[in-house]
This record gives sequence, structure tokens and C-alpha cells, in this order.
Amino acid sequence: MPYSDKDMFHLAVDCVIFGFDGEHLNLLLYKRDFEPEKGSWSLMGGFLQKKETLDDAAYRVLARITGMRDIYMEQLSAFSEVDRDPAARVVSMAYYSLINIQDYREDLLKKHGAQWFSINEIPSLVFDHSEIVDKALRRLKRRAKYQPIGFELLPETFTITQLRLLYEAIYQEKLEPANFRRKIISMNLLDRLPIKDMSNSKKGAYLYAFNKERYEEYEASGYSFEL
Amino acid sequence: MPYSDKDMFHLAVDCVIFGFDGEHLNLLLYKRDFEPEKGSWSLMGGFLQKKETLDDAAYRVLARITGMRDIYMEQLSAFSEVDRDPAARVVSMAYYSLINIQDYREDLLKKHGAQWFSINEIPSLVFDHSEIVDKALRRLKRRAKYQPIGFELLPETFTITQLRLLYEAIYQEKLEPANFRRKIISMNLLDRLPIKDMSNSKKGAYLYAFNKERYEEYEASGYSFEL
DNA sequence: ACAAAAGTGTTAGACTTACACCCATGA
DNA sequence: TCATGGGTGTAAGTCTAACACTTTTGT
Repeated sequence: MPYSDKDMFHLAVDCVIFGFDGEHLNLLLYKRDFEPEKGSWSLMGGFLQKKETLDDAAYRVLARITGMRDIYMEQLSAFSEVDRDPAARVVSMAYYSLINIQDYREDLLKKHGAQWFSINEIPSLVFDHSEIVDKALRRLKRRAKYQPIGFELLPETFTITQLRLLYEAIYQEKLEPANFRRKIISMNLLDRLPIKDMSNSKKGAYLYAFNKERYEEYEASGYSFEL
Repeated sequence: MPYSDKDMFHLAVDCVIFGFDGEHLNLLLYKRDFEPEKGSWSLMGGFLQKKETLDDAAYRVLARITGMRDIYMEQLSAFSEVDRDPAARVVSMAYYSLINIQDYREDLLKKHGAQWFSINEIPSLVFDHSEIVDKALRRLKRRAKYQPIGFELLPETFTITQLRLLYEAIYQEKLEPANFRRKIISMNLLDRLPIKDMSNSKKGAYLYAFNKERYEEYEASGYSFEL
């Protein structure tokens, strides 16, 4: 048996799940339902199983809690401090994902004791989960600037104002509406639909959809998204 | 015993080690000295041990092969395909590191059958190591643009021309000497020493040193490095 | 003197920022 | 008609790209 002299480890995945409610960036947490630290707020997690990849495991956890598939998800970082889980040595791969908050299945959240928290009001978390969230937030801020991932947090169609509010929530700073609008439109990645959203103004605001195919073409020919 | 019903895994680290020889970006590889795939070119790696973190393990591997400490190193990504190592299930955490090629200990490299390869002439590698290298290269290109990590690949002091050649090797494209010089100097992160390097020109070129403290101050007050 | 690398100057055009202004419409 | 969010215009200032030019010194 090869490597039989080598140590073996429990491997877990922990998911930092972001959602945007139109105003604040939110984080999905749940009350841990097993020991140790049962009852404390925690990221969603689960153990890696023999016949799956880490990505598989992360999607499995996400689907269990939210009922959603086809979610934007990305590896964040491994956390491997020897005593991070006081009960046993567990190495955790952290993932972060961006979901359209309207798609989540309320019943599943309830069932798992899950709850959305504004990123400005995050409670204290078990183990090193606060550190994980911190890292995820920093990563999200950077990524949002240089890759078109913001759209993952919005519905299929959205107004430029909604998009700006999202970026303001991510960056935690105000953006000039006029300049933001021109910049994002000049990238030519949004398709304007012949429909207006009348819910926020009398004039109505055109709805747009992100054109992923076009982005991928541009990207392949050396273009790089920014801001 | 908590979690006793959960699967356990072998955990490895694999290190993508970059060096710059003044002209090309290089990668340190070694001939694998144990089965499976003994004799094939491979990244440096090792198994995680019970009482160390993944970072510890990566530094341990690096020190064993190069004799160096205090090296720039960063987690890249976990690779966890079920059959990535045909001999057994091994989940690998990939790291990449940047070293000053002049510091490496030739004797240790020889002893381990290690060798530098230009990134344009990388041989085929065992398992998924080519994929790991590919990812590391893409990460390095991005990082170099937005963080001052290039300096890790140069000696303590260097000329602006050396720095430019490094960036040209990373980006794989030519840069305007005049504009590059002005841009990097305008960042105010380099200290000019009262010494000239006479080895490449009759006029001589001033040597500079990266001022890390100043960078960290700037960074703390919101500045962000670019290009 | 001249070749060659180091380093400075200059200018056109692109992009950013800030803010003034016009538009459409429900109440 | 007027208040409100949606959307366009514009001009000053900054940044970039390209390339011409000057500096220094070993041979």
C-alpha cells in the first residue's frame, strides 16, 4: 500500500455564502446542530467524502442548505491550524459563493436554522470562521473590481442603479451614478432590454442583462474587465 | 471520538517555485525519487504531518530542497480529483513561491535531482502538475500587476532595467523602458542607492531597493499598487 | 569620437471626475 | 405642475503611449 506510513486527516469544506438584498451585502449563517459548539453561529460546512472532489463537497453543502444549483462558487483558501477545531484535527477548505438572494428556498433555510446577516452585523462565529469570512470579504472586494462577478448576486435582469448599489455595498463606498453608468455601459457587456422597471421611479429604468458569452469572447481575445 | 464516522485523507503540498535569471522566468522541478512515476519530472512536494499546518509543510519542503527560509510563498489552490494520484487518494494543496535565484544552494538542488526550466520549455509533468503550474503562472501574472511581489524574484538591490526585464518575462510582453521607469519611480516605493551597477553599460545604472515598510504604510492608508 | 545603455522631455490623445443639466411621468 | 429618480453633456484635470532626445563613459 503506497503512502501507508503517511498521516491522514479529516477534510472539511466551509462555505461563505453572500447574497445582496438590494441594499446590503449579506452573509448566510446557521446555528450549528452538532457538537462541539452546538448552537453557535457558523458557516455552512461538511466533511469531504471518499468519492468526491472538494468542489463536489462544497456544491453538496450548498444544495443541502439552499436548494440551489448552478451557483457561482470559488475556492478561497485552506485553513489548517492544528487546533482550529478543538475536538479533532480537521483541515478545512473554505469556499465562497455568490447567490441571487431571491432564488433561495426559505423552507430549507428555516429547516437548517439558517439566517441572513448584513456584513456589517456579523455575530461572532465558531472556530476560525470569522477569519474565513474576513478573507472572503477581502477577496470579494478585489474580485469585484477585476472580474464581472457582481452579476451573480443580482437577478437575471437589473437596472444600472441596482448594479451600482451592489457595488457600493461591496466596496463600502459611494460611486458617482453618472460615471458608473457610462463606464459599465461602455464595456458593452450589458444588453438593454426593451422593458423598464417602474418600481423605483416615475420615469422607469431600463432593465439590462449581463451577456456572459460576449464577456468570454472578449476575455479570450485579451480584454480585461476593470471596475 | 468526534467525527469518527468521517472519511480521512492523505494531504500533500506541492510547490511551484519560480526564479528569475535576468532573462527568463524559471521553474524549479525535480525528478521524482519514489513510486509511482519515479523518474518523471514533478513539482516539489511532501505529505502533511500531524502536528504542522499546510504552510509549515510547504516551508519544510522548500527548505529541504533549496536550503532557503524567509521566502515569499502563497497558497494557490487545492487539487482534489479523486484519481489525480493513481496510487491512492491524495488531496494536494498547491503553493507557489518566488525566490531570488542567486540565493539557491546548488548542492541541495543537485542532491535532489532538481533543475531550473524556463517557463517556455516546461517538460511534461506527473499527475496534474502541469495544470498546477498553469494555474500558478496565471496567478503570478495577475498578482504581479496588482501587488509588488516582483521584488521577491530579484536581489535586494537591482536596476530599473532589471526590474523591467523581470516584468517583461512575467507578462511575456515588451514594456516601454521610459514609461516603465517613470511609472515605478513615481510610486515612491523604491529607494535609490548612491551606487551604480556598471556591468551592463558604460554610463552605469543606479541601484534601487524596494522599501517594504513604506509600501505597508501606503497600503494601510488605502493606496493600491498597480502595474 | 562613437556606440550603447541610462535616463529625461514632450506631446497627442484617452480616460476620469465632478457637477450641471435635461427627461419622463405618477401623484 | 412639481418632485423624483433616470439619464446625458461637458469641461478641467490627470494619466498613458509613443518616440525624440540628452547623458555618460569604456573602448
